[in-house]
Amino acid sequence: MGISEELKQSTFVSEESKALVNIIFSGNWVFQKHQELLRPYGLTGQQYNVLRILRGQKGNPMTVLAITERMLDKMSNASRLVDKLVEKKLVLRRECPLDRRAVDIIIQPAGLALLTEIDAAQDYLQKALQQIGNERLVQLNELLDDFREVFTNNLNNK
Amino acid sequence: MGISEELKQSTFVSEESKALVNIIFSGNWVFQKHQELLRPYGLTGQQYNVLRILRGQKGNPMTVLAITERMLDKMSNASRLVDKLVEKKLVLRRECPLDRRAVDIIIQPAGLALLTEIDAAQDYLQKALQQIGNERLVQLNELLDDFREVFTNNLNNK
DNA sequence: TTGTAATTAATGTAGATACATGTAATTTTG
DNA sequence: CAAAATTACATGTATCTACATTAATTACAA
Repeated sequence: MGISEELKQSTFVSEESKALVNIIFSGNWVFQKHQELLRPYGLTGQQYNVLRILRGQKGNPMTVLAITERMLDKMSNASRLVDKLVEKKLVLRRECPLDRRAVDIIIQPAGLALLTEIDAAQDYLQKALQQIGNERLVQLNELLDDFREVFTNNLNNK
Repeated sequence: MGISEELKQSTFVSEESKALVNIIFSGNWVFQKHQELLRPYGLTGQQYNVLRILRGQKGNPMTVLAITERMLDKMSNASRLVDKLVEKKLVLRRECPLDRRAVDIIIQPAGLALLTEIDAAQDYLQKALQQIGNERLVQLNELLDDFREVFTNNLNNK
C-alpha cells in the first residue's frame, strides 16, 4: 500500500511534501513495528538499544554516562533503563573502582543470549528484504542517510 | 553521517542487514525528531495524528471509533487522546444524535489554526528536501512503500 | 587545605501509553 | 418483547518516558 492509500490522501502538491509525509509516517510505522517485535522478549526499544550498546563493548564495562552518550535519545533516563535490565538479570551493575560516583554496567550471558534470540527474529526480516534487490537497498541506505543529514541541518539552523 | 558512523559499527555483513538497521534506526530517529518538532505546539505525535485525521473530514464529525480505525496505532486510546484535545479546545465533543453510545468529534477553528502553524514549520523541512532532488525523492517514496509492504508480509506470515 | 564548582547517577513527579475492565446504549435472538 | 450479546466509549492500572531535583563524589581554585 502506497503512502497515498495509507493516509487516504489522494494527491500531494509536490514530491517533497509526499516524501516528508512518507518519511514521518514510515518512521512512526517502523518505530511501532519494532516495539511490537520486541514486546514478546520483554524489552522496550530503549532497553534493547542499551543492551545493544553494551554488547558492542565486548564484555567491557560502561558507565551510565557513556551509555547515555551513545543513545539515540540523549534525554532519556539511562539510569532507569539500566534498572530494568538489572531486574531482568540481563546486565550487572557495580560501583566503578576509579570513580565512586560512576557505576559500571556489564552485559551478562543472559543479556547476550536474549540479543541472539532477537537477532534471529530480525534475520527473518533481513531475508525478506532481499525481495527489494541489492541495488535498490544500496539506494535506500544512501537516501536515508542523506535525509537525516538534510533534516538535521534544517532543524538546527532554523 | 552514514549509518555506520552513526552506530559506530564499521561493517555490515550484507546490504540487507545494513538496510534493516538503517530503517529501524532512521525510523526511531524520525519519530524522535517529529515529537521534538511538535513539542513547542503542545502536541504529542498521537494527538497530532488525531487532529490531522479530523481535518481530513472537512468539518464533519467523526466518532471515536472512526478515528481509531484511521490511526497508525490502533491499540492506542483514542478516547484519552480526544480528551487532551478537548482540554486544549482544539476539538469539540458532543453526543452523537443517531447513536447515544457514540460520540461525535469535530475539529475547532483553534485546531485548524494550530495545524496551519505546524504545516508552516514543516514547509521549511520540505524546502530542505529539495536538496535531495526530485528523482531521488521519487525513489525514496517507492522504496519506503515497498519496504513497509515486505515488512508487513513477513511479520504476519511468520 | 578548604570551600566551591562540576560531575555522575539516583530519585521525584507529571504526563503519556497500552491494555484490561466497566458502563451504558443498542442490536439480536428466542 | 425480554434477555443476552454486542457495541462504543470511558476509566483503572501498570509501565514508560522526559525532565527537574537531589545526593554523593571528585576536581579545582584561593
